[in-house]
Amino acid sequence: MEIRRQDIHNSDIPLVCRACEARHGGVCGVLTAEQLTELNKHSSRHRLDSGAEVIGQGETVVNYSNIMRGVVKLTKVMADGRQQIVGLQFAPDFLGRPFLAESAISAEAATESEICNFPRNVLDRLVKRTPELEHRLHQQALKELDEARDWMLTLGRKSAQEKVASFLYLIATHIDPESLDMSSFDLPLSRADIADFLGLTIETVSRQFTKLRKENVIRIENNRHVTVPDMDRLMRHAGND
Amino acid sequence: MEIRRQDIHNSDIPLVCRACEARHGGVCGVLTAEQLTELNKHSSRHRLDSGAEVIGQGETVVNYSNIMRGVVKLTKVMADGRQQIVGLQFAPDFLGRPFLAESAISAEAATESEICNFPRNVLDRLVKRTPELEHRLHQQALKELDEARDWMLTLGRKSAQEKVASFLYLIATHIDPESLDMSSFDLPLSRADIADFLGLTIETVSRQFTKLRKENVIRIENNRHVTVPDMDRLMRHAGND
DNA sequence: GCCGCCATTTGATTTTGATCAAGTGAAAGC
DNA sequence: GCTTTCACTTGATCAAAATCAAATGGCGGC
Repeated sequence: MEIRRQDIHNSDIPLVCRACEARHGGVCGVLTAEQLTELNKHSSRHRLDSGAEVIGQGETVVNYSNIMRGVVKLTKVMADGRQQIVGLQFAPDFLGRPFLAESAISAEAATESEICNFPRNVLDRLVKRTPELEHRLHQQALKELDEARDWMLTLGRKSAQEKVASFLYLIATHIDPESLDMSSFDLPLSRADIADFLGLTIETVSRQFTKLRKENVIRIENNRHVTVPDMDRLMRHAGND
Repeated sequence: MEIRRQDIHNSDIPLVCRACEARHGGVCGVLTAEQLTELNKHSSRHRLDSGAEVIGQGETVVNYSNIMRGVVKLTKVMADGRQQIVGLQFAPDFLGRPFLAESAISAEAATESEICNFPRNVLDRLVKRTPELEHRLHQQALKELDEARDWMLTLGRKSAQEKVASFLYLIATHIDPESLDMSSFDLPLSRADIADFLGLTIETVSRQFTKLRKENVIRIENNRHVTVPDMDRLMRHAGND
């Protein structure tokens, strides 16, 4: 294993970056101390209330972001208001669509969140000069593509029960990558958001929750806190044998 | 506009590459004559019958490919056989998932096709040395991600009729990027494949075709040839206002 | 030309999830 | 403390698409 560059000159790294949870997992991890300092000059942290919009569908992209805390949902809306969540981003994911001036989706905090913004043109310039950074962004794009295709199978071919179980499994495995115990977690989405993620209605989502609860696949407290006694059993209900 | 490198030393480019339709649109377009020559040493062209498998879900990736002619479908299968097409690739798309040893999807020729294979390790090495090549692959990954997310909206929120109309619109706009007349084309997929793409059954797909035909949105000859008298009208039926 | 095969269409019925409509329950405001 | 609100649940009915089943129609082989 090679030693990461920023660990060699740790003291040269901006203080806010040194304390940043996204530094290693996020895109910043591949930057040198100098580059981080440069990027940091133009970046700013923001706290987002649940529901706050980061960018809207069709808007001009002026910022990219790193998610430092919380969950951000990516959504597409049809002209008549029908809505579909097309991705969920967890800290320390990168947020943004490089190389396109206009956003084809909207991004909105699903939970109370914190993000670090940097101007599009600064990062674009940095990407051109730093193949390692483009590589990191490429990796993230491919990860998102894999996830999108997994979800297409769920949307196209699974039953309502399997969809809800798949969602619970997804959250269990993504909400806290540090934690070894995935069996207990808070849902980052409301029933309405879950419905928009699964291509179902609120009522159907609710009914399937109740059904999974009655079958002892999950326990639910306060509508948001879920406990999974047997993860393999949940996976089987999700259709992932 | 800068002149492309390979056009300066056109005569140095391998003959097969010079005649290759994928050279400009595909990933090879960013390579120098020397790099093309190197890559060409290890690459091989193949003709694929409709239905021929390029790679199977779970298999080890040994080759990447360029699609030179035809349409390739990317599919995911569940343990019980339910199937979802998660992407359609048209010439001159790149085919492969960089940086992962095992394929999460299977790729199969939807029509009679022709592809150009190159060994994974040769291209991987070339990518490391050629930021411009990684940029090109990154662009393609982002394009596929945009398409996947568009399709998630279709799968999750559209009616059967809208799904079928969306499919026809997709094909009309992708099947022959050269042609200005998109109003007449052959479907590259069977009804079964269309069903797997749309998350529907064969019967429902067939009924929606009949319905669109009766409403004069499309004309159909020989099951496979489609004519669209009014593309905007088709778009409206697809829910894209 | 006729047969058999396969893809596609069409029809009848069932199932799943959507829609419409009340109810519940917890937290915020008066 | 009571009401209001909002998210969620539950129930009754409806509609869309799945399923089951049969018919059609083109095409290659004989």
